[in-house]
Amino acid sequence: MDDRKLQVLRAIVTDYVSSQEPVGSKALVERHRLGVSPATVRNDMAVLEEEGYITQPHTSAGRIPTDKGYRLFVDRIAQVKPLSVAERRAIGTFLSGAADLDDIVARTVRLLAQVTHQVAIVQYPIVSTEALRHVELVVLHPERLLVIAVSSSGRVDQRTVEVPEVTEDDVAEVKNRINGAVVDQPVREVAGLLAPLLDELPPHLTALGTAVITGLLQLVSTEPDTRVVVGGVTNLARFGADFESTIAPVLEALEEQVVLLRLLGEAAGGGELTVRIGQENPYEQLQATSLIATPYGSPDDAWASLGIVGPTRMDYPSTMASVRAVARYVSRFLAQG
Amino acid sequence: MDDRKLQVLRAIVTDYVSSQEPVGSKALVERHRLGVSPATVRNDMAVLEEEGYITQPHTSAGRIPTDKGYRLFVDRIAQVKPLSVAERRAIGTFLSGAADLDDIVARTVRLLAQVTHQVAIVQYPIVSTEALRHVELVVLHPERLLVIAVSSSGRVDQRTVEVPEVTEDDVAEVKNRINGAVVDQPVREVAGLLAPLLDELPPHLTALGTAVITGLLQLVSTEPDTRVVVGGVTNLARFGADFESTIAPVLEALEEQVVLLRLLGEAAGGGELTVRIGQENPYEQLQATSLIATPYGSPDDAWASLGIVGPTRMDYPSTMASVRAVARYVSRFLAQG
DNA sequence: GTTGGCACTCACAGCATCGGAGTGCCAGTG
DNA sequence: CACTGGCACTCCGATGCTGTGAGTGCCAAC
Repeated sequence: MDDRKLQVLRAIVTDYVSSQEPVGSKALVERHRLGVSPATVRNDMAVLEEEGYITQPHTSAGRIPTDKGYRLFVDRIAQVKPLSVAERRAIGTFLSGAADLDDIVARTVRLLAQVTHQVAIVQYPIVSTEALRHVELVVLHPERLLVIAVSSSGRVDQRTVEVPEVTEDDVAEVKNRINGAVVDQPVREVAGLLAPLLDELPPHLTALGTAVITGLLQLVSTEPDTRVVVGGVTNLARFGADFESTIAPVLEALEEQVVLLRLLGEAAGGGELTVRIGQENPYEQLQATSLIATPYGSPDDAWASLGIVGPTRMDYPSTMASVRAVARYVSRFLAQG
Repeated sequence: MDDRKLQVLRAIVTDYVSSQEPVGSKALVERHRLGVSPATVRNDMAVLEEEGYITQPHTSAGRIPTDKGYRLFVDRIAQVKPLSVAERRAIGTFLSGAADLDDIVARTVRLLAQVTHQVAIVQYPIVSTEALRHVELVVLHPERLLVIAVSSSGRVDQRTVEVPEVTEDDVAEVKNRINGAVVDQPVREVAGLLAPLLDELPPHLTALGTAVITGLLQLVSTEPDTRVVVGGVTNLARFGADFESTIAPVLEALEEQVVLLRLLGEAAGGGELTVRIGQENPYEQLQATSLIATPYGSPDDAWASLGIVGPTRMDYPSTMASVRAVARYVSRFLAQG
């Protein structure tokens, strides 16, 4: 690929992103000091179009980048744009003072949306090295028990289970047996440790024990945190296009936790900042959008993914820089606390 | 107010709501068997317009209702439209199988959005008769403690506190003292019960006890549940109008938990189903929308508000019926336990 | 390979036209 | 006195036409 053609493509992308209008050869030469005449640029454009990187909305209009064009732009051309001082400061102060995990996640979403001016998506961190710190049983009604699992990261999960009528003593004993077996054991091994426990229970406790342990298993075996938080939906306004066909499906997708999770998971699975442009996206509803996602945290501690969704025509260099910066900052913050 | 004029207003509202287009005298007579001629209707319309109930977008166009017109319609004319069988069935089965409170709320939002085809807002129930069932302390790090409060409704609140380095025994003792004092006491009285406890602590426990009790107090004194859940944002598509000026501000408002809470609170404060039409709404961003809100649950148990936000031009009778039906159903479900 | 020139295309804005839905008013009627 | 039919009037919105200009593709020349 000719070096100048890359320059041309880059110029087209940046101009189109900032103006939202097809860009022609003349305007391009004027704004970018390419050192060649419009006619030459036209020839390059013809080639770029033939190869599928750009297209014209209609004959005798300027060119706009295709998804493939953006892809090449992102892969080969975009130099990282450093963040502005204001952005750095915003990121640097946004999390200080965050109390618990909920708070951190909530703040991160706001921060990300604010810095990128896009829709922000943040997944709750998964703590892989988590150990079970304590199991508590609380009697709510005579026949209903609350099972609470506290993990070393401070996370608390709860769940009610129906049980046969029981005495406080029975409950206390079951609780002690369970705690004795699993306290300070890694969460992922808890299942294996609980199974043998069932067999050791004295007869009068089997019913209760089975119910509690089943509940506890569900508590620890459900994928740790399959929650995502979305923010900055207002930024969809930047789409500009008509609501019905463009924005409605996106809103729909944003309400589907499952979709978002898979999206983040697939995109950030590689362990690196990833960009999914337009039709590269596996979900129909999001094929007019691009996704920038990245993992954050550290794999041997707390980690998950975060990212943004925006129109294909977005400022990739600076948005990518912002997403990366936020991810790094949150990672550092998590490591400290 | 003339009886026939009310009929005319009612006809205008219903026709406009279903067609989204200004309605003229002729079409009105044809569709509604008023038993009078278009000319007569025109006279009535002129009066209605003078009194501010309807208006014309431009000379020589049909009439559309004003906010004041909708108000009168809602207050005096709308007969409750019974729900369809399908709707009844949807409502009747939607909650069965809900596990915990989170689940109930999440399902209710979806149900409400689906039945009304509007944006649904549900506030978490506030349990006023709640008693503190159990307090648990879990050591996370040597200098960090997790305080967990379990209430009789099954709600679990947690919070970390920083403490001087402590022994397991100290923690256990503090825990026992606290539990001894507050277990099964109404949440609202816990603050009073904890204060004297502080003075009775032996010297070596004061530092720890103070930290824990302070944390616990914050846990139980923060307004019980100031959370709201929003769903069905896709239904904003029904607005039809241009995005920038109409929908963007609404989306913004929907992201502000505080705004939503006040909105629901103010509207449903009267204890009845309440309708806020267009400019009756205290929030600028929502003045192109109407709000239908109602309390649910029962005041001496768990209660809160829920409602929907939609375009001013909505089908008030059936939407009101749906909101009321969902509220009643959720109330019943909560009462059962 | 690059350039200037030139004919060609086509969206878009502006303008005029026209039909029709809807109104307000008025005189007539039971 | 309330209602009605008739009529002139208004004005939005659809339709069609035109001119303009940005932009292209191609070609011959450097």
